[in-house]
Amino acid sequence: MYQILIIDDDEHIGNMIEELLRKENYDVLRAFSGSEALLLLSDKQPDLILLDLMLPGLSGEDVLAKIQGIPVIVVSAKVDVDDKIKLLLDGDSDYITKPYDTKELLARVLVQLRERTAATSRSILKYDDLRLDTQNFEVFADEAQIKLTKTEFAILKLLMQNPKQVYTKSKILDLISLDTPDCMESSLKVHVSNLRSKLRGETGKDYIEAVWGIGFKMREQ
Amino acid sequence: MYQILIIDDDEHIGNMIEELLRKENYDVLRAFSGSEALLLLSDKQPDLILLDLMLPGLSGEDVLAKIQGIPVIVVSAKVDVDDKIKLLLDGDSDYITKPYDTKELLARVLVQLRERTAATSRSILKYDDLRLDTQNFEVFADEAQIKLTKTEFAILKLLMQNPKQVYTKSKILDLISLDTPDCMESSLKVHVSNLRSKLRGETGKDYIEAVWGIGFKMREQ
DNA sequence: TAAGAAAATTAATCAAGGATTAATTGTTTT
DNA sequence: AAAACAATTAATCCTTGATTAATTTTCTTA
Repeated sequence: MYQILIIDDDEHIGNMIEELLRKENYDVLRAFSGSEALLLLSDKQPDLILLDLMLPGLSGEDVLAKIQGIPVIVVSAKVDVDDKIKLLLDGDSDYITKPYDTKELLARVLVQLRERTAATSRSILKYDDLRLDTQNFEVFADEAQIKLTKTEFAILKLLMQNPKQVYTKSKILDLISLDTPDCMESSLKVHVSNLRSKLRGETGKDYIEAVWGIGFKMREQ
Repeated sequence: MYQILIIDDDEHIGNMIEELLRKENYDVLRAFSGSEALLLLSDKQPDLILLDLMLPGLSGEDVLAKIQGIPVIVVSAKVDVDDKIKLLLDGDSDYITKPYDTKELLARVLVQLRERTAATSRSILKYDDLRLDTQNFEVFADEAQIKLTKTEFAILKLLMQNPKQVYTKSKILDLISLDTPDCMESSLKVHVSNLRSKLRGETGKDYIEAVWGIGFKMREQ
């Protein structure tokens, strides 16, 4: 079971996040100030830290600088996170700006924890003649490579992860929001259309099926 | 019997909702301010809360933050619900904007209560040779897939959830109104007819039985 | 009163039009 | 180069009204 430390001086928000995480079966630790967090960290070693930068006393930046070897998701009210902060975030860490919704937060938590256990596991998704390399962002049809944009790749990756599942448009937007934060429902259709035509150009098949009034899924071959 | 708490300062609207819910056999509690609600919650633990955000004194947001472990349907006059609020809504909760109609409200109430008890997120309903996958919106007769429209699917799903139960036409409309909000009783017959012929085309059987003057149910096989 | 015929109600099917949603294409913006 | 946006075309679905069939109720009359 994963243990997550929430560092946030706002008790309300902290409570909500705690409950959210507990519902997902995470073990939660709390700290309400930077110094309390550091004290706690000398004793425990959580798997992930959620850090609000707006802290009284010891600043969030200071805390961040002191944390070693534990992935951190920085939660900030500032729209643009300081470059200084970005420097402090090593490869294992991430940041998210308020307001964010619970889904996005949980998605990022999952990503951090997964990446930690699965390390640099490079998974290659296969579907019929398609091969998708999550590590190198490459897609092949048999031996021919198909050049996809970031958004197209994210959509195809999602659909290929669960080929039988139907994803609603809003669900797709939620789940690819990490890779393409600004994509809207109106443009999603266009991305799907472009993705289809690229796949069709190489394979002659239409791999993506529309489910009327609901969303998209991989077409059974 | 489910107990539902209505938190709304407008007595008229509250009365309407209360009567609506009582007719559906729910047990109703009332609170007219945020503080009254919190007081009441220290004593009772309803199964669901309907919360109007426009409250005097203690704001709806404050109340929401204090509610723990009870699903909430937020009723808001604002068309766009604040991101702040969305953050506070965990997976068990929902929001609905005014003006809404009673059917929609009841449908959402049902969804919340059901999801709490039955956790019907990814179930596969079976009836004789039929298999219905609620997750992927697919129906199979033995191995052959039967393509249904959204409305037909919603009707079949409902009937298969309680195969022995007779559903009146208006009840069916109520219960599928989340999936197909605009379906009227006149067209429901046609949907049933089309659904029957699709099932018959694949199986040779007539799975839906009309109960004269009342409604429909699954036919015993 | 009981049987059968007519009327009324409810159900089922069909086909056409309108409405909704999806897909594509082209243009503008970043 | 990629994504967002706008506009058009295409596909599918839903509703409606007309028609036919099934069932119940009412009415008639022996």
